[in-house]
Amino acid sequence: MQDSSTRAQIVLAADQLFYERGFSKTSFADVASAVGISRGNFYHHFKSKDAILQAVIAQRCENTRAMLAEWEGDGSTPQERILCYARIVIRNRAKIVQYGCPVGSLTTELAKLDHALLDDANSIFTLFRDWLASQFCALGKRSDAEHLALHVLSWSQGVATLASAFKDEAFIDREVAQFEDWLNHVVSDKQN
Amino acid sequence: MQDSSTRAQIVLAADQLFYERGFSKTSFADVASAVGISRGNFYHHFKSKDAILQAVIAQRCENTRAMLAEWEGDGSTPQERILCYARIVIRNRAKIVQYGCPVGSLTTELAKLDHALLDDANSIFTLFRDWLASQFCALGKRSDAEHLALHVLSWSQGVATLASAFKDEAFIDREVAQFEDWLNHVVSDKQN
DNA sequence: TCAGAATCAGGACAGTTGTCCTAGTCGGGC
DNA sequence: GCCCGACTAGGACAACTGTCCTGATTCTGA
Repeated sequence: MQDSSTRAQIVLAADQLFYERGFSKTSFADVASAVGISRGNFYHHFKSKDAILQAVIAQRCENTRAMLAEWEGDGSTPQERILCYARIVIRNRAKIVQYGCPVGSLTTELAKLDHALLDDANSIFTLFRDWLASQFCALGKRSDAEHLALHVLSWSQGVATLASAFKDEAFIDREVAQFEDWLNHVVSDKQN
Repeated sequence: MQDSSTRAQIVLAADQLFYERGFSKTSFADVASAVGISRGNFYHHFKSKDAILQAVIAQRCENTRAMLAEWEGDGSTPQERILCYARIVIRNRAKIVQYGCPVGSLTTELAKLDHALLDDANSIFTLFRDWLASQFCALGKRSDAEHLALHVLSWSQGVATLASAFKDEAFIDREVAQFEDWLNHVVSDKQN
């Protein structure tokens, strides 16, 4: 990995700008000036704007995988591990209120334009979904583990969208507290 | 309302395109060719792109108000009226899977850019929120009617985001069914 | 009938976009 | 010392952006 300097810097800056301004509103000039290199020089590292997006998504996948692996050790029970997911919404409160969810807002933007990389962007969702489903499986909810996982994902997306629209951090806290109750209820539900 | 022909056509076409492609990805040329008039001719009707957005938002507010008024007569109980809200998600399934929620995706886009019209766009959310809150009030949930209303809004945004990302209409149906259960539970909960 | 307003087409404008090219610098292996 | 590849700056490019202007056409009311 000898491209640690410039290439990695480009991906890092693009990642941040794609999140804060959206993909289509971020120009090469923006990324270039953020990194401190000339605009035309990009094409030595990436052959197109889509190539940068692809690299950004790949890195986000990598980070997500690492985070999930870390959570695997953090909580002693599946329930606690699921709560790790709910709590990133709190940890990233400030940014979410400003820019929404990085995963959700990107997929929404790409979905609107039938972008070829929508599936790539979705793979981050899929990582979370599968991890959550495996936790629900471990809780004995084998038959609807995937439905529960999607429900949790959906919950977080709603919270991010509303919190960002109304600039309301307290709403996030309330919803996370409610989520913990819901999870307790699901866990103690002996049916299935 | 003498601008029924051209001006209304512009607003209608812009409304649709803003939804399907996003605000910043929709150009004057796109709207112009959709309406069938020349690009430069726009400035006789709207003095800027933001002015069109403002008109689009105003019309969406108007439509929302009319829809809420209609629902007021549709259901005989507050619970049934709240279900009207949940069911537009089903009715608009196909479009939601393609383009997400028209309200949520617009506010997300505007929030990312600190756009001056974010508050205007939010007012559509506010219309729904206040209407839902009044229904929860009528159900005797006076003290947390607004929290419940925001929760319902949040729920719908999550469903739209996930359904659009995964192109999954069945997910919408499942979530709406679960929503009905949740609402039943809330209504029969005698506390408060 | 005719003046004035409303509406329109077409193009000019300055700026920005993604893309591509050329020329130059630098460092490490021969 | 020399050369080749990695890297970079700077700018050219065509296309497109939102904005604005000039004329021409159409409609309206007196």
